[in-house]
Amino acid sequence: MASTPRTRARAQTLADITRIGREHLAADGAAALSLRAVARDLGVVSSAVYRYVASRDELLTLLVVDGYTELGDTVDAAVDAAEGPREKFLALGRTVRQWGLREPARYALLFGSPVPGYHAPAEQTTGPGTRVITTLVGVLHSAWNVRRPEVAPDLPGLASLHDSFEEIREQMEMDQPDELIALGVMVWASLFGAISFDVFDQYGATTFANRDDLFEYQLGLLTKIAGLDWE
Amino acid sequence: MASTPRTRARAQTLADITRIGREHLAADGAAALSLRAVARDLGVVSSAVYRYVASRDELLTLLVVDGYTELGDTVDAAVDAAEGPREKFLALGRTVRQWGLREPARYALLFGSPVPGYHAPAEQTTGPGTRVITTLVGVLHSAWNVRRPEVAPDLPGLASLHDSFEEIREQMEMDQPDELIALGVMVWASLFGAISFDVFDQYGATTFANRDDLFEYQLGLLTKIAGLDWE
DNA sequence: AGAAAGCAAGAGCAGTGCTCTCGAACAAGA
DNA sequence: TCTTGTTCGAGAGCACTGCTCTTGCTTTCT
Repeated sequence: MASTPRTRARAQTLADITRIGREHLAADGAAALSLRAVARDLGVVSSAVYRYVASRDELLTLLVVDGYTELGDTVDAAVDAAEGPREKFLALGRTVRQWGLREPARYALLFGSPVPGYHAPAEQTTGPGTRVITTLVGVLHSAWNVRRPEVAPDLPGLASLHDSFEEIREQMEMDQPDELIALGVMVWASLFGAISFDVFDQYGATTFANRDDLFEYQLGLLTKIAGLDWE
Repeated sequence: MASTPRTRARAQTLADITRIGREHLAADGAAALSLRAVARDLGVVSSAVYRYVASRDELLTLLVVDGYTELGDTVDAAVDAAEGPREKFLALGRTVRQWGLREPARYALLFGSPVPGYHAPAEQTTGPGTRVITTLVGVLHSAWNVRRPEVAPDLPGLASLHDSFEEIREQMEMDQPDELIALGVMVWASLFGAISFDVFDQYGATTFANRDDLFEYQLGLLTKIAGLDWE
């Protein structure tokens, strides 16, 4: 039923809109994304775009999912290609950072401050949005199966989060223990903190001559924290 | 020369504009900040505001400096009130997080994705913008004077950053060793990563029932990393 | 062939940043 | 005191935004 000429043309136009939107996003950032400009590039009047996309927010959602998916694919490919938990973790970190530096506007859309007035619909974005953390926890888990590090198990706050971890396990069909999920979330947050500071130029422009080295140092420290520094 | 009625009135109007801007920022976010709306609240036509503020970007810069200053003051007060390096560190982390949760839009302006088309002038913002990391490194340093933790000194990337650290020491008139500054930067990035995920709702809305506990766990882990867990 | 649906175009509304000109108010000098 | 120079608010205007509605053409289905 889906393949009449009409619906094929429609899908094609939608893909064009997403592509042009991605280009404008990369060039000018999320808040400057304009449906009228997209329409101009598409060679069509602005109101025509509303036949395909209900609103500017819907286009943003399209681009959010598009970004999460591409990042997830890129990270998974790099992690799969690496050997051993430690190398897989390093590959994950470096890949996320490189993607962010290559696509700062899309990175900002996914991990930066929310676009004002726009709230990503959870049912469409949480799936693609949790791919990296899922992969990360998977890497940590595989390392624990080889050798379990001594991460302080009695840190404050952990016990009362047990119910939340239980729910995460159900929802993601994982079986990792509380400490590992908590550690994964912490490493995840730290990693993205370091990458965001880098991508968003939060360090002064000239503060660090070589940010690659700074990131490698940070990755090294995170490797220790994650208990992956024994290979 | 500065205190004629004319200049006093001018300074008062500028303060009003900043105050109203802060209110709009808190209500609608940075990208939605409108000079026309500020003018309306001020009871004046839009063009009149341009007598005081050259552009929307200049107003943003005013608000950036305003935010950094308030955050810096709040953090310093909390750190001063705490006893001992470990407590001072915990106070710093908790205060930043609480400020961010209380003022999400201002937090986003300072630490989120950059506003498109707007570049903060470094000469006005780096001073107030480095107060928290400076305080943080100071806390770590005072701890080292009591008991120096064994942080891996031979992590990759550290050596080649020596020149950058040298420059930071000169610029900030500090005398901390390389490892300490590097550790401070990493802890800083991790802390803000965790807080940003929280403030920006990057964890799903329902994923963690008690985010206070999650943050306390993260703070506990950071305390370990920073070598402050011996008191 | 005729009805129904899909689609692009254009006008229009309300909002934005920003520029320009104009007239009123005010300050200090002759 | 009168004049000159500056400051300021108001208003019109330009080019842009998101979004809606109507109009008329074209394609598809019956």
